[in-house]
Amino acid sequence: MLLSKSCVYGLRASLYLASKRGNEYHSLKEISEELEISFHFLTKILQQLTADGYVESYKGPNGGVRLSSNGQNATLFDLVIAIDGPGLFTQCALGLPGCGLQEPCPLHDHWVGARGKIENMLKRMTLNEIAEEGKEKHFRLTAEGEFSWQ
Amino acid sequence: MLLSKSCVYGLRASLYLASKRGNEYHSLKEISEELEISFHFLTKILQQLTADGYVESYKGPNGGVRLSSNGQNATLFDLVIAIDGPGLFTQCALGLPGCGLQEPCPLHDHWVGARGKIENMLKRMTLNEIAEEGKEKHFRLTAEGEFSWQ
DNA sequence: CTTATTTAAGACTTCTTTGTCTGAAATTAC
DNA sequence: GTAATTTCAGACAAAGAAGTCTTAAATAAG
Ligand code: FES
Ligand code: FES
Repeated sequence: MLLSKSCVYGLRASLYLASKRGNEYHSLKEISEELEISFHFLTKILQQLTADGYVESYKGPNGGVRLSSNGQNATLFDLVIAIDGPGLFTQCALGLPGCGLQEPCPLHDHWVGARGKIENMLKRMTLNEIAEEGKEKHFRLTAEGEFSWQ
Repeated sequence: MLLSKSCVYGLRASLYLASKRGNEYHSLKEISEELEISFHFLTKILQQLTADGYVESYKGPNGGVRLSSNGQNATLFDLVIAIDGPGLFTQCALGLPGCGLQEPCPLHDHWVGARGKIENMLKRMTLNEIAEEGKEKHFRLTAEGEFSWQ
């Protein structure tokens, strides 16, 4: 798979938070139920994003998580780097070391192009901007699309 | 990672075979040493390609494996499908079910483009054609590039 | 202060991928 | 035939990813 499951869950949860107006906290229970993601697993992923400063958390009743201003202006690329690391954007398609530094493998020129396209796709908009777009276009964040950008 | 390790090993071994003139058999020991891939692991991968008709094998002294005519005219795409399955070319970037059938996720339009670019990269040449190209351009198939297309 | 709610932290289990090992079957050379 | 070489088949082990569970810490409400 292109992205790990942790990463996909992290992106979807971040987009969920971006879709919510105001800056209230949303509980992990709510998010995990809405997006149908294992509660404890999601907890660990969002803890990572909190550590990286994309998400702010608050404990106690009515607590939860929300995007920091950093998070609102982050791109999906930033989140992928935070969760999966930079490998996807630097590594050789054939797994050889030193892509771009040593002699190219047979796929190099083409893979650099495709890889760049993926990078652009993830870099082109901030979470806030994607959320705006989502309100117009009714993008799907869940299997059955029961989630709405309101 | 884009492709599994099994898949990458399978592609590299197939390109190795394509680089060899004539239709002699090459032993798995030779291939695994040249390409620095675990012998037993490579064995299993090539057994799969044999079962799928891309590779022919012969037992006994001076035995080994070689590309079938199907294999020589196969593309890397064919081999990826055989080893990793079609998931990379059909699945949603956010892991949602029914990509292309249900409402699109926020990445869909862009992912379809990038995915197509990857597909084209893998489909554009047969193993034989890549081997020809490799002889001109000295592509790398190993970490240090000690392999030569001769 | 007590209780309920919520995130934080980390141990633990399960599943998949990756890699290793052993023995059987086919083939060749002597 | 016997021994050596090679693929075939499948059990097994190690490592990583994915998912579960328990306890602790912070906060709010009564
Ligand atoms: S060397 Fe293989 S993709 Fe760059
Ligand atoms: S629905 Fe997500 S990429 Fe197609």
